[in-house]
Amino acid sequence: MVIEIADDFDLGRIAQSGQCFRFRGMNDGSYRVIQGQSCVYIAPLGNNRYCFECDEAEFRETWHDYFDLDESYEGIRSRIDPAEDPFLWEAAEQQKGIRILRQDAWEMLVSFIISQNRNIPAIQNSVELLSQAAGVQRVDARGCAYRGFPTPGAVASMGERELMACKLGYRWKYVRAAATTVLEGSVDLLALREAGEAETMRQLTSIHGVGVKVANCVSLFGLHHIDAFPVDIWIKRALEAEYPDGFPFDRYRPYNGVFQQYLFAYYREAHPR
DNA sequence: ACCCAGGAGCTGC
DNA sequence: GCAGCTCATGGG
Repeated sequence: MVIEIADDFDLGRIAQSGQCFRFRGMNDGSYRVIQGQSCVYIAPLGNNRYCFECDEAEFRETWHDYFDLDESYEGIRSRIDPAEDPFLWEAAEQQKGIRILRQDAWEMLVSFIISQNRNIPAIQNSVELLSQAAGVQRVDARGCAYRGFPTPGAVASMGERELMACKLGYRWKYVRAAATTVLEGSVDLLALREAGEAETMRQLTSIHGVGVKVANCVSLFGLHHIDAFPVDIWIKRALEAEYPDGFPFDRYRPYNGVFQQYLFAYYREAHPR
């Protein structure tokens, strides 16, 4: 079905933003997006129009929410004063089109445990290998097979050898610990959507292999706590270089997470490695 | 052969 | 409490 999206929406920028690991650009200019057990192809048509290859019910129930289409990112960007914060203004101006996706919390927990001390292509590879190894096979709208993201039960039942085959390295223990913790119910990810930030951090960091940074990523991308501000190596560098007196978190509450994404993408693009 | 990556746990002080 | 070390492995 064809949808018009008047607000910021750039599939290429979202795909490279480092918040999702199962976007794939197709030869025909469309994107295949897999999230949880769902898959959709999206083709930009120009003039803010997009073809979502699914019916209206699936768009309404899954993808509208996933892309956070009720939020105005243009409105959020307008909170930046170019005179007061020229660096953030430039970052947002160049990276506009990024949105904070409403992704599955369990998938984010595993994806960001896998992310530690690795670059984005390597993370994408491991997430795909894990899905191929333990996800349920399904068929997409184009008749192609894909794998949904594996459930906590499926991951918990994987052995060391199977997990290592997904190129998780030493993180394989962390991934299994997370699966066990969620399966036992010691941490209720759904309940955390309504929890405060302190309680969310306390519970997430209680999982073996989850520190402050990964917990913030789960909070931002999996629980849609959009004030969460993950500090990885790139954000650390950007803040040290551009905000010697500290980033003005109070000024940007409750949208710090959105601005973090602009900074991350902008700084990484400006300092390629 | 390097050096780095959307880090975290462990150890020793 | 905090600096320093270690952990696997792909990408550049």
